[in-house]
Amino acid sequence: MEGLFRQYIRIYRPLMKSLNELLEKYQLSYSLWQVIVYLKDEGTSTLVDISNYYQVEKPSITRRVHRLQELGLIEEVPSANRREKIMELTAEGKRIYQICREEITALEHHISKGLSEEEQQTAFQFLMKIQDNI
Amino acid sequence: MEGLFRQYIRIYRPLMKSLNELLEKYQLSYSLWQVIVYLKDEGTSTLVDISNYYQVEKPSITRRVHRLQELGLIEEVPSANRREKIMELTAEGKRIYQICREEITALEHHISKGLSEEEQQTAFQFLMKIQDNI
DNA sequence: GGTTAATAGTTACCCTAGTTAATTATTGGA
DNA sequence: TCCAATAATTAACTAGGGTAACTATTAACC
Repeated sequence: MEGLFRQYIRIYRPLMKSLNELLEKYQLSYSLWQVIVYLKDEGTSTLVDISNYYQVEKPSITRRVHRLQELGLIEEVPSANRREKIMELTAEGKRIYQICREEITALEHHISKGLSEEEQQTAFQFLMKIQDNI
Repeated sequence: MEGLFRQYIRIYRPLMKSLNELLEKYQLSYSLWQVIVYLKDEGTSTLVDISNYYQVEKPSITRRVHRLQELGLIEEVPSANRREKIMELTAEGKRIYQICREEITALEHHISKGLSEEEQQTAFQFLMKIQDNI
């Protein structure tokens, strides 16, 4: 399929731009949002978990986590293991998650306008499968 | 379709990484490759054309173009209009294009392994359609 | 049980690649 | 002819990531 990856990459920046504009209202960016989403799903996690999931190096995750702590959206939970930091969303973090979740879902619906659920399913399958091959 | 965009974004970085590793052998990066591809398709173009196509600001394109000129892969073609610079691939640029084209196509095939042509078509359609909505 | 290896997180420094604002040169239209 | 728009550039800044080196802690092994 000629041009598939080219198109994939070409769309990334504009998409990211609209997401970042949306999140900017809450002093967030998509990279910070990713951490929030991960913690929302997992409940608690260490920095290494996040690093592995998004395949981003630890120092980058350290920075994201510090920023989110400054914003009061996540906090450390006490742990027996003093080597690792276990993080979770604060009440404020959960609140912001809900607000942004709704806005992002609305944006996604807008962007997917005119596309059948089936088409979207196929696209999703495609993205899931290529992940393993990369 | 829950998680579609999340998955889309999550895959971007690993994909970009493998493409950049591939291109690095030729002192290229994907952002430089984009300019080469555009000139290969269009024959000649101005910086503004490239800027519009990829939705990247002009100063960024100026840098990409200068870098490719240094590498001897593109050159300016004389033009009556002294305000705009019309660029095209050099012979060396075309040669490098062919080499990288083959490697990138092989990588893409590898990544799309196990996916039917139809699935890929649907994914491509999806990407084309959402472009207009972003 | 004590030494060694592995792991989690951090710090410092650098790189890629983008952005905005301002500037120059040129062109096209009133 | 003069003014507005356009193409390209420069300078200064930003986001975000990467590597290497380091500390602290934990796990593993003899």
